[in-house]
Amino acid sequence: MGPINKTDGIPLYIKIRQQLHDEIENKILLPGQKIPSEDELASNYGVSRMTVRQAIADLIDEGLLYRRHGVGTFVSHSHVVRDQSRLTNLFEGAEQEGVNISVQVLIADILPAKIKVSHALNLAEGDLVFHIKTLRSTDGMPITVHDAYVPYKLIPQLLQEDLEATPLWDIFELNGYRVKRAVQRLEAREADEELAGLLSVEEGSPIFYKERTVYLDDGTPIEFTHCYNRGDRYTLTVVLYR
Amino acid sequence: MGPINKTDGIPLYIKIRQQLHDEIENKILLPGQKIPSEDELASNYGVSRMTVRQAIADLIDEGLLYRRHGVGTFVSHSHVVRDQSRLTNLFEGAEQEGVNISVQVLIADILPAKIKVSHALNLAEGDLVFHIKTLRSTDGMPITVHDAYVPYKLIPQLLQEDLEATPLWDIFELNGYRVKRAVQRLEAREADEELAGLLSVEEGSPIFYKERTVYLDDGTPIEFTHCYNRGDRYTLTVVLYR
DNA sequence: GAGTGGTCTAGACCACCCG
DNA sequence: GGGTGGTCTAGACCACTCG
Repeated sequence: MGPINKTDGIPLYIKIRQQLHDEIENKILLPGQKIPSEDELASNYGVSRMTVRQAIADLIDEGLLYRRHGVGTFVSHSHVVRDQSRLTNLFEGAEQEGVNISVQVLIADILPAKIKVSHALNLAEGDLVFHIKTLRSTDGMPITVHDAYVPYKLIPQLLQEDLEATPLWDIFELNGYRVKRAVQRLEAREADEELAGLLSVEEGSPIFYKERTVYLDDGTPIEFTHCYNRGDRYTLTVVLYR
Repeated sequence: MGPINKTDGIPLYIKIRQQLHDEIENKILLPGQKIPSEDELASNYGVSRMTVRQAIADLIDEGLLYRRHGVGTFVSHSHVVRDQSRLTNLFEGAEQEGVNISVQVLIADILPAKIKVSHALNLAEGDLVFHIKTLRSTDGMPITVHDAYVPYKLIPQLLQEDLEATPLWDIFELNGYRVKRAVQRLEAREADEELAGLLSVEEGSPIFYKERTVYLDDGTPIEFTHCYNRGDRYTLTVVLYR
């Protein structure tokens, strides 16, 4: 431990947070163990107590620590990895594990939004949207069909991008739009004839249907997508709180 | 606005938070609109700026506000209701909307944990667990089958409770265990013969399968459940961040 | 340069929990 | 009573954005 270098421009609470994070990761602080009190940490690091609290608050948010009033601050037992359900993971559902996914664009055009899409994207009915239909496969095995809708006015040049090589969210990012959160509605369905063909399954096979709306940090919806996933090759993990 | 009553024991930042919350709810502050600066709020309410920041931090966490460094703090456009995906909702999936759900207990016994359950609940194989299998219906229409497992040692008297009348989490709460978060794994499957019978569907019908582990705030797992939901009567909504 | 949020201090008093 | 976290103050300086 010991005082902290205060002259390198990195906020103190971030350095303290990282140090505690490392100590938990490296089992120097063990699950269930009490960490030093806020006063103690403040004096050890040579900072004020409010600064320590800011670091601790972040780690509590991450699920690594929890507090008990009048008792102390402790390391959580099972660090339910919050990253499991972060958007980066949701982004391509299954692809995080080094599985390489290929994307085939089936449709990419511009059309007036119908009622459901316009409502999801907070547009007027008839406002122009991109419709991008893709088939994603792992090792040549199709796993999912996406129908994505994006407001035309947000990225008019969208179709000039290489949609098979560049994830949609990377394109958003390049245009200054940072995705913040997504709302997903999930269902189990049966494959209809078209889906069965695209996904190489029997008609009537289980389909993991996912409908999602993606938002920027100011709450603007930027994408609405229907996802049809092969039930036998796709699972989704989410974490819910409180 | 104006200064705040500082003598009623309610923390100032909570009262400021509620006031801002109300103003957003009641459209006094409109989506996209800039709220007063932190300095301004501090002086209006007669508190320090750190106190105002605490109130604002909570509202940002809720998704009602967002900040832009050097610019200001703004009301989000679409308040993706975070409550949609809070545990209270997940708790009974569909029941939040005033739909009344009846619960029928099919099995309630104690047995040694098999490998998968013991792993999920952080127990040794063979440690005792409750197994509670229930069928839930809305208006006499079966929608879901649960196989819930709870460590025996946490609530030895669990079977003395009225499991059909009292939600499991209420029983936890009564025993001093506050549920904090859940990890869910979701799949689309087909109904096997037993499930088809219980849920009154054809064999092979789509089933929304959900496997979840529920944790207390110190990270202790308290419940592991397999849920088999009728695909045509069950949807799940979740919100993911960052 | 003016205004805003981001970080930080060095204290203070209170509420809670435990032995 | 002693230790802990919960709340709060009255300042300070910095970093960012915009006109």
